[in-house]
Amino acid sequence: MFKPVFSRVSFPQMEEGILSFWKENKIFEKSVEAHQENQRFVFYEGPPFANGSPGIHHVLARVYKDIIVRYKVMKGYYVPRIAGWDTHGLPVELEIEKQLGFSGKDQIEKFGVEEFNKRCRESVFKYVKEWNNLTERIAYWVDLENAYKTMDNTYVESVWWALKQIWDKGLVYQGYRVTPHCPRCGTSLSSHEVSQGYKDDTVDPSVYIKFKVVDKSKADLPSDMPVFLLAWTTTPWTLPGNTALAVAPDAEYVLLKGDLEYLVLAARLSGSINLDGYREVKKFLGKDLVNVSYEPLFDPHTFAVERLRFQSDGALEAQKADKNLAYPIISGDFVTMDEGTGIVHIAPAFGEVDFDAGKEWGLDFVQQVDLQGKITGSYPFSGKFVKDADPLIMEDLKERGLLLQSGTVTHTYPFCWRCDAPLLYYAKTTWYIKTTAIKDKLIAGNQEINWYPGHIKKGRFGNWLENNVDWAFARERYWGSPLPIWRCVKCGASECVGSVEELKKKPGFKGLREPLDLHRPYMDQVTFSCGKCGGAMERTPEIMDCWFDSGSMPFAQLHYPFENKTLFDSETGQADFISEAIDQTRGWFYSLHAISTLLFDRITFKNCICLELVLDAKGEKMSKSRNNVIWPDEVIKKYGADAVRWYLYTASAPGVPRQFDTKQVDEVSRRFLSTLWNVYSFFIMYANIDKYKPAAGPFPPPRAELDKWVLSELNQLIIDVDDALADYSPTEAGRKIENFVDGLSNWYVRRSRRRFWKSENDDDKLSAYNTLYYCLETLSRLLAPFTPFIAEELYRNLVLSVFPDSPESVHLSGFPTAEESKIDKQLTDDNRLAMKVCSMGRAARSKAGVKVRQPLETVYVGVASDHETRALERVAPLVLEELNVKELKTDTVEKVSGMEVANFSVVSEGNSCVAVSTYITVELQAEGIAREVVHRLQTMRRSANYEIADRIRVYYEGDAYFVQALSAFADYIRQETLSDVIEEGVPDDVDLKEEHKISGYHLLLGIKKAA
RNA sequence: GGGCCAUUAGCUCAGCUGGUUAGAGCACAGUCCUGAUAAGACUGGGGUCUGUGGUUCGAGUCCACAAUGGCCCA
Repeated sequence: MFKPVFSRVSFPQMEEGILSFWKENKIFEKSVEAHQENQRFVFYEGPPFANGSPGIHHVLARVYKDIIVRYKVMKGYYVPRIAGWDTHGLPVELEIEKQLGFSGKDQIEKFGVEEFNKRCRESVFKYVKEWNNLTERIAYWVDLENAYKTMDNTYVESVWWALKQIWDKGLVYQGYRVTPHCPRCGTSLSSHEVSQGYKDDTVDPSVYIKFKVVDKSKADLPSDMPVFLLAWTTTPWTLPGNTALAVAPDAEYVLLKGDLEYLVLAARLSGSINLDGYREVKKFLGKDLVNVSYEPLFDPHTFAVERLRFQSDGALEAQKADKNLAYPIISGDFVTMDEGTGIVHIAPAFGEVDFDAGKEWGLDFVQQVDLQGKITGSYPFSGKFVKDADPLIMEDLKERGLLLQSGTVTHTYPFCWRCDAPLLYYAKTTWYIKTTAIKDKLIAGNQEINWYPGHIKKGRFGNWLENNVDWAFARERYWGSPLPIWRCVKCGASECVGSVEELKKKPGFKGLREPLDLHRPYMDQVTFSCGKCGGAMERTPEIMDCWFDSGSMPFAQLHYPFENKTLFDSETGQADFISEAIDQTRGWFYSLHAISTLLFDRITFKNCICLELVLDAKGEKMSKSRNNVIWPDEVIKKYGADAVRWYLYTASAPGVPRQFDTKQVDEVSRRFLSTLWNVYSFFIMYANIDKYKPAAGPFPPPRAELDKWVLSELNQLIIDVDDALADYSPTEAGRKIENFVDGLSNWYVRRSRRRFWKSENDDDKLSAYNTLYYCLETLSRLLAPFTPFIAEELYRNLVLSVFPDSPESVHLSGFPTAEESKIDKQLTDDNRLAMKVCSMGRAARSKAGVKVRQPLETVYVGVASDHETRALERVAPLVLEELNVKELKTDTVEKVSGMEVANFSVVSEGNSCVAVSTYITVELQAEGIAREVVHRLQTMRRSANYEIADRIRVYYEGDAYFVQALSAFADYIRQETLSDVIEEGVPDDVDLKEEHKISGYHLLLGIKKAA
């Protein structure tokens, strides 16, 4: 006996039961251990942050990881997988700052880094329980108990080791970098934060400034009056930092003559500025102006500001005062003719483009603004906040006749998302990894990675690698892996430390506290003696970019190379598979790839499913402020995890942005899961009635064409699903299964119903049971990676009730293997033809207004070849039953389509044609009545709540219309309705009595359960 | 400003390397079938395959440009 199953089922409730079964019997653990001796399939889990509730996009990532991994397990691979948590980084700090009401770093320092970090450490697992619950609930199988955490000492030590390797290769250096800087918070912001704070309607000054040329001879400029270069800016406060002007080398520039002076600007832009009183005297190209020099607006030496200059190695060196200080015109491909004057003001201290130009051209570097955004030095506007200095600077220039025009402009400008201060692009010194040195290797490695979808390789990721810049891996923050770099306060020498052991062995080492905590502030207190001069070595205050942490995950989770050396070196050094969303191209995907290439000169993941974002049903980004966030819990509670999983796999491809719509989950549940469940409960119901028990060995080959057909389809399905999953395409695989289940339910079962229902236990019935059993059992294993719950439910009932020695879980069984000999393409085509004939035949009946319950004499099918005739002969029984006709005849398409005239209803479609006879003989009518009565009786059985196998007694009274039919088809009616007797006259003690009207005639029916 | 992706029925999506008359599900309307079905079948309405050019005997599919939307970068 199978466990009885009801056609109505609560999937969420069923799933809860399966969950506890898995837990109690440690099925996940067993599924991993079972293949310990087999080949490994290496999977890396990208660590998420657990300091917020998991969203639906996390579910997306987790189920895509899960399906591939489960599939590989069923294919026999050994796939241990361990969860991980990202624990460091600015988001954590911001959370704590918010709690404490802080708005800047000085408050943290005052509060104490020790306590601050303690709070960070506590907060990172605030939502870990929620994450674990969800992970388990959606059946993402991963070892949560032994999850790695990027803040563990072992993890941090491995990160140190990694950096030391890179340091030893000479690829770590300190340099300037322009970063978006918040003057009020006193810190750099990440690009993610910057993008949160753009304002489209920012009003800024728009000023045209004149720069006086000093060596006119170079570009053959007139000497009768002064010549000025006209530049435009929206940030007057950067003008004291100006050290060059840039022109587009191939653009045309004009020399304009006024009453007292000449002006130079781009020809194309001369019309957009009010230049009354000036006329053009000369044209030349931008490149002709290069190296012409001009007077600084503000000589830094005059205002007590340091003037530095870029050296060939990128370093900055202080310059002495120069009475004849002049700055050059340079050329730059970044100069556009879209706005301004075609002459761009360059201040290398305040812009990335400017900074790069400074480096390239060896320009001067003047930074007259401090980290609080205040002007330094002894300018008339010193001490002012930059924005407040703007009008004063403009006034100053106006007085000196250097301001041609001023107004305002509305444009997009970034502000601090936290405190709303305008961000300043500000050059600061920071640590770099010279990834540009391995750029070619990064690009070459990318060629070996299989991306899904494929366009990521050349697109997002490829482009990102092509534009590679050195990795600024340090942050001036608190909660993160401290940089293991110590610097001598005396001679400035730096040393990178690769392990705790190494640190302890340093001469004069002191300050390490026990118990060990490799975080700030403890690490800041560790000092040792300089290897060069014996001076005190102090740790450089920065911490690591948390992307360096997560990118170190392949080895750091193992505390490599201090532990697990052989394991990593020989087995887990490269992942066969990873999957995350597309935002990780610059995040985790890159940091994994870069670190592996730097350390091991190889790729670190071979296959990657790159997911797109999850939007709401309207295509808008989910956010708390829009109030359109879908919380996974709610959907799962209603529809179950399988429905959500199936929806995520099959609704659209993973690489396409998806609009998550709960209504679609509902549809998936009804269309796919319910259909499957109904086939299953149908099977169980009849199998239990007939005491069907599948044989242990292989089933005898079926004789029925329908059985052969469904087995052919099933075996083809196994191949298709196997291929698709091997190719990392769950969507394709899932859609194939959907098609199969639809055919199984609406063709195979629909057409086989009678075979299960009939009372004799013959070979045909057994064959139907065997076939359907085999289909369901195979489906349970095919579906196991997709919908692990329903697959388990089916498997445990279908297999374990009969074969208790089988693996106790579908997830411990193997992936089905196809028997290719069972695949018969001809049969597929023949059945497709049968379905088409049925479909057209039903249309023909419908057209003539004859319901299917009324038997008809003949169906004519127009055929184009003998081949089709033979095919139809093969499937004729199916067609006859489905269309409820007595015989099937074939003729030419032409003949059939011309039959409309004589008692036929004809339907044509393209080259096909089907006709059904509409003439109803007395015999046919009687049979139709009998079938109608059977239908009514069946419905009554159901209303009376009889068991499906209950035997009954039938009583009737009615018009003479029925008498003949009921007596002629009495056997048929008894058989169909499990009636022992059919008697005229309805007694009072029946269980149910109903008055029926059939074709206008009255019939009273009564039923009673047989004793 | 650069890059990537998308655009097919009211909605969600198929349509692989060009090849009859562009499909499915949902939704809507009517009819039918059903002792597995919360399902299903048939019919109907609903499409300038975002647009414009081009290649070709033939383009939803290939190419170019453009528009719109999304994402990433600047």
